[in-house]
Amino acid sequence: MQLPANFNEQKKPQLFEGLSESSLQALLQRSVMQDYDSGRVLVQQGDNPECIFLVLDGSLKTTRINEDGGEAIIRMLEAGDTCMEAVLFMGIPSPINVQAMSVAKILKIPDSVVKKHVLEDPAFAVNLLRIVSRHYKNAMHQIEAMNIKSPLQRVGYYFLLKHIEQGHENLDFKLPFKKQVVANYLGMTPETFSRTLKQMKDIGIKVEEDTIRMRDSFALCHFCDSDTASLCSRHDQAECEKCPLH
Amino acid sequence: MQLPANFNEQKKPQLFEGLSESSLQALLQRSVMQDYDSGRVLVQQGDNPECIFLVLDGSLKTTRINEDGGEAIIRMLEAGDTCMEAVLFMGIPSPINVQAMSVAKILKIPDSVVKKHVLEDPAFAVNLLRIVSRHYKNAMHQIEAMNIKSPLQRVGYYFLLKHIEQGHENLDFKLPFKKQVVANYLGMTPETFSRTLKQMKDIGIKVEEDTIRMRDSFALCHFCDSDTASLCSRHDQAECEKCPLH
DNA sequence: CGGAGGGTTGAGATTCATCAACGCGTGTGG
DNA sequence: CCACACGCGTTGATGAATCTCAACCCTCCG
Repeated sequence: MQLPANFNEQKKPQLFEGLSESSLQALLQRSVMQDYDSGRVLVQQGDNPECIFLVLDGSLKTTRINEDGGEAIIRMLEAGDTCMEAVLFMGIPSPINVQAMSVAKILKIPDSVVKKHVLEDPAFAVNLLRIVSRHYKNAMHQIEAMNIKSPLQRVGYYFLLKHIEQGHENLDFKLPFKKQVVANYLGMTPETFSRTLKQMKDIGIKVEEDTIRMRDSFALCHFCDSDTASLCSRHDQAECEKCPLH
Repeated sequence: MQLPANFNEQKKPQLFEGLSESSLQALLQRSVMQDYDSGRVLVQQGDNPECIFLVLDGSLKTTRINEDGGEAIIRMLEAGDTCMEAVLFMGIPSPINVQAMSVAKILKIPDSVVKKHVLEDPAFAVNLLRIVSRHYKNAMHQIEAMNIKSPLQRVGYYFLLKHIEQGHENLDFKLPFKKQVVANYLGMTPETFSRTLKQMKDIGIKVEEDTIRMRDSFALCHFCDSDTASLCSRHDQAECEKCPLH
């Protein structure tokens, strides 16, 4: 298995965090790297899971599709993210599709390797637990969002997360995916998403193409909740009066 | 730790499945059993997770609550179910509330015990992975349901799951929770839920109090998907023409 | 008897999805 | 070089569907 030259320079994926060198090598030696074209389907609902996918470059989405052809986006993955770990342990055919959203370079770790390694290296098991737990947390947010939040709140909360991810100091940040995709992820139509973006101008958030510009760094505080506040670098300061932690 | 007399007669909770006797004892010796009144709040959003809860008797719900007071039910737990395992591994304050929906007998396994035991017994780690993965699967279903399914389809799918859970042969099954609670879980108001139940009569599903009576055992097949079909005892037979596996 | 909680029913308001059209940038082929 | 089609995003008009609010019935219980 030949890893890309810059592999060690990138931020280490959570999957490998804290593993001993020998443990890491044992995994990598049994893995395969593969390139996919944009739009390529890697897994379909009903397939038996064969491996974990680790995104080295590009982006994937995981979705569910119902009979009527409607598609619900579960996750959108970028470099360093993994998918199918959870499915592996469900013991059932895959409930999700995995599809490339761009050309993508993927590391595939076979099912059997993962299941064996979990029993041999507890650190690896804990990494998997953390990853699946995080997925579950995000899923809970999505459920909450669609149950009780208005479109404006949904978009605002999503923006807040992206704002924090991309550096708290910047007043600008970028949408990492096409608007259609984000709209679906947030459970609304592209039209509704577009109209919602216009509403956001009124609260000081301009949208130019795929760049979001905030008037000030508190513009998104309305949308904060206790989960997210703990990620906020200013949450212990008095600056943000709206902060739910105060 | 004194377990209830009938502990070993009940179906073993997934948490303990396949554990050696010594491993199980190590866990139980460090756990506490406790009774709670109906309505009692065990964990609030923002609390630091202190233990895993295993329901021995009664029922709990896990929820998220937003500033407006709206409540989204994430899960409803009965005997044998656990919660907070995932939260323990998120490494953040709890994103969810846990509340008793009835008088409840709960086994509490402290945070530190779980985290230590995971490193010592891989079988326990795998159990946790399976449990969290299953939660995640259910969460994905909930997301799909709210994204692309009509109320009728949501209720139908929920009924189908309960029907299978409570025995495929019976044409009757019971709602395990109050209608209000089920309605919220399915992301709709009690009113809409009530009206939807009336619609279901047209497709051969009568509702009397909290008992659901199906005209025939295929009445719910409309609502099946590939995930659920694999749980169906008849899925490889030709009986159900609507089965998505055919 | 009276009150509380759960469930149902009805009428009205709101909101979002749908459908259709358009603008714009890009790529392609004559 | 231009005509054209295509994908993406936006805008407007329309309609369907669900939430909201209100009243009501029922059972349980003090």
